Amino acid sequence: MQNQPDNKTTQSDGEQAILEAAESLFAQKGFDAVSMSAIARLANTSKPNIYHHFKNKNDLYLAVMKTAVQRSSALLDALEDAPGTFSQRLTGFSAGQLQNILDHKRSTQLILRETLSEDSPQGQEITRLVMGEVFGRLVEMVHQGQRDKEFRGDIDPTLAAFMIISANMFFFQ
Amino acid sequence: MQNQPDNKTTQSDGEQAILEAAESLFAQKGFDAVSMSAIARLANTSKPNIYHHFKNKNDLYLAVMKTAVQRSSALLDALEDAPGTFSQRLTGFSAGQLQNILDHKRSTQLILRETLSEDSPQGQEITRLVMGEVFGRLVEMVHQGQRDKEFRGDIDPTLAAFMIISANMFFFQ
DNA sequence: ATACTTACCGACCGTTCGGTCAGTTCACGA
DNA sequence: TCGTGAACTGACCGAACGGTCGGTAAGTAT
Repeated sequence: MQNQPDNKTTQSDGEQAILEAAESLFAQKGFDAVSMSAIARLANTSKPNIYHHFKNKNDLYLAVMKTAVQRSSALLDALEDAPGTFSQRLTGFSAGQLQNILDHKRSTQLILRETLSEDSPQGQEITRLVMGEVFGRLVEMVHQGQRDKEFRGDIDPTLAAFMIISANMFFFQ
Repeated sequence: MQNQPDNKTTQSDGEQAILEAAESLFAQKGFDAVSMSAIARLANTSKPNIYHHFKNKNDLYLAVMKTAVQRSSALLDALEDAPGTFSQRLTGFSAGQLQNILDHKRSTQLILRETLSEDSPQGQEITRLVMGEVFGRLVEMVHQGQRDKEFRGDIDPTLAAFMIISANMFFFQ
């Protein structure tokens, strides 16, 4: 077992296949609805081999989330660097980025799904860990916006962040 | 067994407790992550008693979804009856409705979660069945909007409907 | 009293789950 | 040529799952 070498520069074909199969299934059905056997089947390998590359189901899920988040972190950069008021930045965060989101529908699905889970056996933990850099920044910005009173009411920041991502997928015209 | 009397006018205390427990858990964790034992525990009853009131887990989930959809179907009515262009109606579908959504956060969570599941053992089936009247109308409207060329591009209608609900939760200010 | 119904439960079933073990294959450096 | 470690596997395990069984307690109408 040479699990998570901290920098996953080397990635065997088998490991990549496992990650892709897992991402597809997790995005479609969610964490609990996907069995390790199903992932193994789709990745054309065996269940124990998954445990050779990842130490458990949570670890695999975390790895999948990591790539998904990395893939769409550029979207957040654009949000942060744009000029204008908070609302303007949020509203303007759309046109060019929409295609990006649509191109990586599976990743977005994964992230939205995770955002909905305010509980789950490992949910909070994973959300904090893997989304810390990217998603955390969004939540922080929403909080900031609330403090600036550009927002009114006491809307749940997590829910708000979730809505922002969604809203951006909508306002592209 | 006097299951689903087609009109559930009579609803015992126990059955109501089961429904509430199930709604809460399903909204938080999703279908597959919630066990019948957990629902029974939260509802202060036994697992076999759940099966006395509902014929299986899917049936219970469907019942929960039904109430959730009914509860927020008024939102869709407002969308449909409002004046103005399609885009205007969508954008205007917000202020007064937002509070409603926030008041029934669990229901909304359930619906969004279901929208994300394009697959699932029973997903499509349930989505079509229980959301037929309400969600279907939204999808229909989006399709209509696309045909009217108020929208451009070939965005997935289901995804679009999902985004519309979310976007409306955001644009309330 | 009796008979029937509804609400409810402890104990259990078959199946599937996440995870482990003992081992095989294979590439490659010494 | 041999050794070593990574990639991989079939067979298996305890636990938990959805669901069922036989039965009890209470109301109610006859």
